[in-house]
Amino acid sequence: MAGKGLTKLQRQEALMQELKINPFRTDQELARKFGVSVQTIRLDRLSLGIPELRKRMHSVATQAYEKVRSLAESEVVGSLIDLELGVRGISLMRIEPEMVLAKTKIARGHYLFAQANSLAVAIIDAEVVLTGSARVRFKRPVYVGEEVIAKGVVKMQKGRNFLVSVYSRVEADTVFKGQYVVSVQDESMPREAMHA
Amino acid sequence: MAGKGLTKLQRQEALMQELKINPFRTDQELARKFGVSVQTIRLDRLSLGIPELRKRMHSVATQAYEKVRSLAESEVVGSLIDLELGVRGISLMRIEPEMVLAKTKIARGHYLFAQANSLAVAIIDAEVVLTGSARVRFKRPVYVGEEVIAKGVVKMQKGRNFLVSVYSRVEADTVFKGQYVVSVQDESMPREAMHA
DNA sequence: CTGGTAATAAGAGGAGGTTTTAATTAAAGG
DNA sequence: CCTTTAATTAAAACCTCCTCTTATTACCAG
Repeated sequence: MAGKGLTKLQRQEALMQELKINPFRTDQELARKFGVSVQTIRLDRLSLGIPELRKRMHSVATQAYEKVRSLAESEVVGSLIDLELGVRGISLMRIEPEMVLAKTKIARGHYLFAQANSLAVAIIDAEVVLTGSARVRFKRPVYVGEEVIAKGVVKMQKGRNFLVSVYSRVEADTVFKGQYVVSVQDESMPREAMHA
Repeated sequence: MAGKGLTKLQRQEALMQELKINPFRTDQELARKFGVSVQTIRLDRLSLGIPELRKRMHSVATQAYEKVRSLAESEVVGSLIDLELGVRGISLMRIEPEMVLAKTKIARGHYLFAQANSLAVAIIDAEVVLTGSARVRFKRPVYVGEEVIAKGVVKMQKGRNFLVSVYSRVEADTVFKGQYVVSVQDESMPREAMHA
């Protein structure tokens, strides 16, 4: 097995690391892996404040459950922090680790697109609003941890189509610009409609 | 307490329903909820083939873990089913329930955008490729369960910028068109770069 | 009354722990 | 060499949520 002949400190660090990667391990497995007794592992967990397998599973399960839920159920990407229906709106989105490319830590463009798109849709005051087309420009990369503030303004209305202009900034930098054409749908959902 | 005076069948259905909504319930809680003994709940689970709490937790935990993981780690939205580096590529994406608007079951536009965007980026043969700008058009809504096939072709190259054109279809219908300008980045990552 | 179908109960055992108390071992200091 | 200390291991009791098996009881229908 790996990692024999470690100091206590090294073992404890390795233990934390191991449980971060794979939280579903019993003390027994860990004991075997580190070549120490089960009790030692328990002492380590105790001094590191790491709960038992079942509690770890429970928290992973509920958290991940929530996360998948919220990913699934949030219709809006980013959080609306200001909204004047039919006129303008502001949305805030924090770049989380899962939004970035591993190599560069740069946010993938579609998150910025999504934030702006859902802002544009949210501003329009109707039951069903779909995106028809968009022109977007990415001005500079956005990195993990940065907060993107998107401001959207309705520029024009032609019948059931609206032109919404969105500017996204990180502090003083403009990072994204987009023009979205969105349209209000009938209740009777025609199939030749447009997109959400 | 809810649900006393139910028949066995009704109770078992209610039980399944309950565990679908909240898988983290002990037999005891369930017994109290349905006003029967713990053993009855166990018999019900047995006959319904529902595993015990710990196994339910374990499966939810690992599945959700995988899901969050894969959401985080898949750099590509959709799966590349054909790729000729620097020339063209094809990507397939199935519309899953979590991709659609609850009300209309129409896929949110940014998924189509993301599929096309990551296809465009994947076609370009370089370490780091970021999206500079895009023009997209949503031709018709896409619904849950539909499979979107995106075809991307490099139309032009000017220095380190590429114009990639992407058409997405569901069977015979064109559902999406996009023109992406993507650019290859230096290893020395200049800050005034563009977007992923 | 007598079956069959619930439902409940009772007992033993296992997995994966917790807590507490005690014993062993190894290295280190005087 | 002897003693102290830190690190480790062990042992005994108890906990929660189960499983699996073997009764016992309650009813409703034929």
